[in-house]
Amino acid sequence: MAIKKSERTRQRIVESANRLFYRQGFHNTSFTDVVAASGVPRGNIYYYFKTKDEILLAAIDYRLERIKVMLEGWSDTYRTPLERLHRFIALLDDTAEALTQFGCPMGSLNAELGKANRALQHHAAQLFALFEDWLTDQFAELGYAGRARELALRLISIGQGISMLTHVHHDADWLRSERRRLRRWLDQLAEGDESCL
Amino acid sequence: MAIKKSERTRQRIVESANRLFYRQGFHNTSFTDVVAASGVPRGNIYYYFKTKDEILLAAIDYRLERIKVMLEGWSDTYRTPLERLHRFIALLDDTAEALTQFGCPMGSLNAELGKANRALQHHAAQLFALFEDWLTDQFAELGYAGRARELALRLISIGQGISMLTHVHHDADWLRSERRRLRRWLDQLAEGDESCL
DNA sequence: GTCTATAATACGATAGAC
DNA sequence: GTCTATCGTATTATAGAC
Repeated sequence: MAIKKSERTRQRIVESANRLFYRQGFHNTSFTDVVAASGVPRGNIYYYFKTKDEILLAAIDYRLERIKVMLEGWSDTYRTPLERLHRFIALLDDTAEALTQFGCPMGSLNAELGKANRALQHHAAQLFALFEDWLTDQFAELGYAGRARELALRLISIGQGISMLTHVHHDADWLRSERRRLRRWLDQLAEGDESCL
Repeated sequence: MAIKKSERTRQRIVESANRLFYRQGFHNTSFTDVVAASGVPRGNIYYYFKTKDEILLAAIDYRLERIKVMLEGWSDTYRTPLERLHRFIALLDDTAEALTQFGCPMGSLNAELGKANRALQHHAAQLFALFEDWLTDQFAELGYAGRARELALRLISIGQGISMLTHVHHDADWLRSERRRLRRWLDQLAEGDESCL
């Protein structure tokens, strides 16, 4: 019972902090912001986390866990690699509004940490690794075993570029048009048309 | 003479700050950092700039000016739009090491400001606009008048994606292989092969 | 385990001598 | 126009009562 409540409090801190780190950036989010958003008093937060960096580490772990669950869910729900790859691309739609306002959660976090704290950035890079591994599996199943990772990296790279420009110009319409193009690219690839590789 | 020295001091501040903002990020760069890097005493910096935001604004203006000069130089040096577009792609090589360590200067700045200060981000978006306009001209000259801006945005988007993943993985080799791909894409486009559009 | 009060520090910004 | 000393504030972090 005591442990359960303790876990819930810790979770509230992590979720609030994670949300703020995404929307405001890590350096631009103060301890007081986390206190206000989570409703957990200052001292109590320090009971769970010694430093702000530890909160970020927990937030990254939280994201890693959620992505794992999401990808496993996709693997269970969709049978063909093509369907799964299309589900990945559909992420651009699911999160269109947030992408426009705040950019890609993975990309913006890595960009920020890459300048200030390479150790933490290295941990945040695992977020990319999860997608890369999963996409590599899908492209391999699709019949591109030899170049599966190459294609996985390319797809993520394209998604990062789209996210960046969408955020820079606050233009969700452009996001949607590029997403449509990406779907066509994938369909052509599935049909064995390698001209776009 | 007095004015000249004044201008030089101001310029030293802007250049030092700009460098730090790129390498460490804006929020992660303190006033003291700028003092140390520029060698200009604190109070003197405040003589030229009232706030830290004003320094950033000046740094963005400095970048805008440098990009303008660079693009005009390219327009003068290279006669065909294809050569000019190749020169743009070659930026990925010129700046490979910095891209790997710190990411794209335009992209990372916009990503950071987009979370903290939308007004400043809007100003930083002009950095992208310069490249977009120039690339649009080149694609139009190349014969893609109707879709020149679309192609310009796509090329920048792809470059942003490449920069992001290069930075995330600290992998300059991958950067070079993607750059080679990009060059082939451009050559095909110049030959009228629109299959990759 | 929870919460408040507060310490310690780093920051952006100012005042004023030169 | 230059530079030093310092202010006020916001920040991370701690101490200690409950």
